Amino acid sequence: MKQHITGLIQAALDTLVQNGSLPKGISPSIMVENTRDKSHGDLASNIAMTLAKPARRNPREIATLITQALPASDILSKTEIAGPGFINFFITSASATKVLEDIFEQTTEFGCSTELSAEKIQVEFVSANPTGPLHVGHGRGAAYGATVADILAANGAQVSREYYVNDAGRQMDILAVSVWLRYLEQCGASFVFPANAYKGQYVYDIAEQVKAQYSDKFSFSSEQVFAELPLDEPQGGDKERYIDAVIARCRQLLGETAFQELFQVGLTAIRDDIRDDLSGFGIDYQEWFSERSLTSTGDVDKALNRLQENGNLYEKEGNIWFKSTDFGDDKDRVVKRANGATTYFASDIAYHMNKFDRGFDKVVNIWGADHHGYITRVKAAIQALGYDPQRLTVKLVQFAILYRGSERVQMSTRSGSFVTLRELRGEVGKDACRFFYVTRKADNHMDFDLELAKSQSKDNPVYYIQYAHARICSVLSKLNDSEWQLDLATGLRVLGDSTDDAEKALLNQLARYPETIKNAATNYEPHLVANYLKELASEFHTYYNSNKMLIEDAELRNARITLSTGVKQVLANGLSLLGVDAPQRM
RNA sequence: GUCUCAGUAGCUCAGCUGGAUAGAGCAGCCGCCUCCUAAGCGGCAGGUCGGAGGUUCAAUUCCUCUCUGGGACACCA
Repeated sequence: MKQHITGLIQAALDTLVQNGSLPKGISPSIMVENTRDKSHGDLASNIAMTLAKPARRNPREIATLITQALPASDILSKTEIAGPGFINFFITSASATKVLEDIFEQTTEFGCSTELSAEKIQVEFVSANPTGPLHVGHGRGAAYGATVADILAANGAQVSREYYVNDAGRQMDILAVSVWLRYLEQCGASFVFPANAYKGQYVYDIAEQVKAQYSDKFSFSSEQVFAELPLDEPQGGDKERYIDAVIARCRQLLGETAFQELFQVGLTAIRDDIRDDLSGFGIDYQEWFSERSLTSTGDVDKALNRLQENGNLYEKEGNIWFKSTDFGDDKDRVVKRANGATTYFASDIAYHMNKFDRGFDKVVNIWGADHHGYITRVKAAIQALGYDPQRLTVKLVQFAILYRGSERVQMSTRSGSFVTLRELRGEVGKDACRFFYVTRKADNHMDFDLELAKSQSKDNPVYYIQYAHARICSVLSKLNDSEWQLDLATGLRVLGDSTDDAEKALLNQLARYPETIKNAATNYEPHLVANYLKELASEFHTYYNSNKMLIEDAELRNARITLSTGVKQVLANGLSLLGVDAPQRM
């Protein structure tokens, strides 16, 4: 529709330039937008005002010239010049129903585009350390990332969803040791649990599993385990130093092979739990990428070598540094420490090299806002490796702060005092969670009020939208039980002659769905879809309340139900993109 | 210190990517179920879009400065 009118305006401009009414060489970008106020028609263009200056003429004069030069079109009922020089376009009712034909023809595909069909895009999200179950803070990144991925796919992109498993590093060692100590307790040992170890219930569960699977294989006496260790924090020592000493002791007693075995049990248990959890949240990945694999495949070395060859590395005080300041970073970054260990950042560099080498045109990272400072250095590394940093898009997600009523819920993974995503789903339900998380822009702060999300009231927008869908289903089911049948052709014809404001508003809103999906994709803003659905539901509820559907008058009946059927389809399509169910009844 | 997000109705937030008279929900008040789901609808009331400049025919929207508040980061994974 917009494109059609843009084309008409372009044709008019060409004519006017040819006959000398407008100067040559003007090449304005033609903007056609939806009007906010329907007395201004359906669509409007500001073209005359943008031309006023280069053409050195009064905008209303230009508007008049353009409307006169506009080629004939059977979708326009009239045009008007209004305000400072807007050209308002009024669409004929008959062509407004075209959107319904599209909906019925494309059904679940309606709103999808092929805009991005040439692109292979990877979306990496959540990627929480596998040291414990996901908590509500991860939920937002999960919902956001999944929805972004689905919206990109809806626009034709070939999307791969990926979870980067941080299975290397000290945090994982701490997990392994935490499991080991709980296991020792089950073997009968008694001791004070380290301040810095993981204390959650899940650690007991994994320990039990280890005990069942390996019996006494990893068992040692408390004396062997705790002999000559530094003091833990509660005893006046340092908790970091203490836990490191416990890790070292664990490795020493078990030997590296057994330690890895134990480590793997913990990692696998938690990774599988996370996978299962996300799947229950409606999110499935194509790839679970192991950080450790980067070392074993040699990608880390390969990446560092490449930087070395490109002259981006140097040595200082025994450490190897990446000269990221050459690419706009505040300071250079260590990639390899004096003891030979590569840093987390080195893995990140290798990981991104690996991503591009896998052939993705675009890579989208959904990160927690605390990773904010990494963007510059990662982009720097990408550029140094010889890739275009523009191909990486990083979207930051602010943490959601959880409230129970007015009380803030404190969370810490280490202390085990957190609300897990699984608990949240159990309490609030998948649909409300998924919707709630994406109603606000990702980089905005969000308070997640449990009570509100749980409440089955109109405070809760997800029910409002689902209810609109359920209402339509209910009408259709009643229709199905009646002697009447839906006649779409009649419905479309009658709607084409309609002058009803609510009907026109609904048709207009339906027509806006495809561009909403497109905007949501290009800006990575799923909240646009959520807002759109709220508006559509609102307009439908208004319509429903003032127009009875199942009536004797066949013309009106078919018109109303035809329109409602279209609304139902679009509600279902939109909700599906957000990972929310569209229930038949509520 | 650096970065980042926000400031719009009493509260929570939209504002369609610069347009015409700034919108919802909640809270308050008044109405609507002999009728397909009242988890709904209509109405009333409520505003110096934090402030000051700038760009523009046009600024809540873009730029600069400033005030207030939230958050993150500072050779660590």
